[in-house]
Amino acid sequence: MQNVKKIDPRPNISEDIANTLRNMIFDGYFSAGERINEVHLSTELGVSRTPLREALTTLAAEEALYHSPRRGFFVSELSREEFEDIYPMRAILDPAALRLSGRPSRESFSKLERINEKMKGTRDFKTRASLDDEWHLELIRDCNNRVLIGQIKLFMNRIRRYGLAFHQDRQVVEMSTTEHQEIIDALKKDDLESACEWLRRNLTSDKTPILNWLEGRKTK
Amino acid sequence: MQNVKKIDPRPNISEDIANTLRNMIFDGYFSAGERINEVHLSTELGVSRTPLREALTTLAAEEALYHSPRRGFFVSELSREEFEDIYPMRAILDPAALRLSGRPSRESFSKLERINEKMKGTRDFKTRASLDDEWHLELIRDCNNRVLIGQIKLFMNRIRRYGLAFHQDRQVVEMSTTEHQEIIDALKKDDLESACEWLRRNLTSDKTPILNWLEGRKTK
DNA sequence: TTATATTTAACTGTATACAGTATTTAGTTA
DNA sequence: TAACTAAATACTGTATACAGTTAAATATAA
Repeated sequence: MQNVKKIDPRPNISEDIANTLRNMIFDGYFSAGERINEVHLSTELGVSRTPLREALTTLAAEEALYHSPRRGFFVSELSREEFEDIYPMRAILDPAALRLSGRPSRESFSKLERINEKMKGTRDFKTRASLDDEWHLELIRDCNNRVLIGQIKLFMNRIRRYGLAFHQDRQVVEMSTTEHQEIIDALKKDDLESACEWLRRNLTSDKTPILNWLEGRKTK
Repeated sequence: MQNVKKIDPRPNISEDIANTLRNMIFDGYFSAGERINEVHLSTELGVSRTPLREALTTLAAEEALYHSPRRGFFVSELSREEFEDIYPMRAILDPAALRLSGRPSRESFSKLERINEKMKGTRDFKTRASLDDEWHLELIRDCNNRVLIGQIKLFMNRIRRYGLAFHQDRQVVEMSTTEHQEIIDALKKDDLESACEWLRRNLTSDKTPILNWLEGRKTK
């Protein structure tokens, strides 16, 4: 038998703080473009600058922050340019994952319908958005490519910031629960390709309103 | 006019070191699974541990390294599992980028053929591999989605480690210059879809030999 | 000798100090 | 007042110190 080292799951401060910061950013705790003061933030979080900086470095690698030498870390701006780049990514990645997953299991089907029902009855944007994420991850549960799933999760986060900022200004728009149902129906008929097509459509439907909002937001 | 801050392009040690390390890893300077000794490496590179650790954190976010709390940083192993996950990514991403690019310009066409010719005459694996990367980036030059291009570059690097390790053991295998030509020909006929199909095929053709090699390498 | 316990050394994780660089504030001139 | 300059302050980048943990070496028992 191979001598597999037991790995210690205890995280360390750097990684803890990275998770904390990630949530703070995606939940809109910082405003876009904001400069991060390392001294203030470190005392606020009760840690020294070293692990904080390592966390900031991690977040910069994920492009949630950017780094300007000798000026520090900044929260990434929400821009039309970035949005137009990251938004189509899921329409590329998710259908590929669905193709690898194939038809969901019986349990997955009922779970998908349960989540979709819950979405219909939810008005709060944040919970609605996480239900949407949950639904999409359930849809591709059988995809065994962990890297692909990881990428999808990454772009879920990056795109959420836009949805959040948008829905703070505007009213909640009807999120595509009917499209979800179309995907489920197609899969039940074993029609993977039209399921992929509906999925692609579902992942592009939000684009226009947010794009318009980004355009009309030159007031800043 | 908006007050656009001139950005200072001078990098800092952390970022310098990150680039250095990235090249060291992708070029096979470290062996897979190797543990990184921060003290030794920092003196070797002539910097203190702090910027080195920030660089290591960056590389860990890119999954070139992994981090085990209180044990340190390790060079990621080459595993069949990871290979099977990352290898298909380019077959997903590249055709999507080609669809966004559309038909290449006249200059691109000649550049593509020039690079491909050069590839045919090159026996050294490393230069051949970078010519291949160059060719593929030229193919999708008109894709205006920078994020998508960035992802492709990321996976180029991650996959290269496998190709390199493989070609150190085995003989150089004929790289798919004929497939490249098929792609060019299809595009000249304005047949984007079959170009995408050839591209997908090109990006899956190397898989089997490397996979076999990974399988048969249980000697370790 | 092999296996287990104990001590020692090495290494990582975090805090802190310090130097050099931006940024802000106050002061000066038109 | 507005524009410009100079001094003061704040902040980042890097080095270093130290504590706690892991890994290695040595000693002890089977």
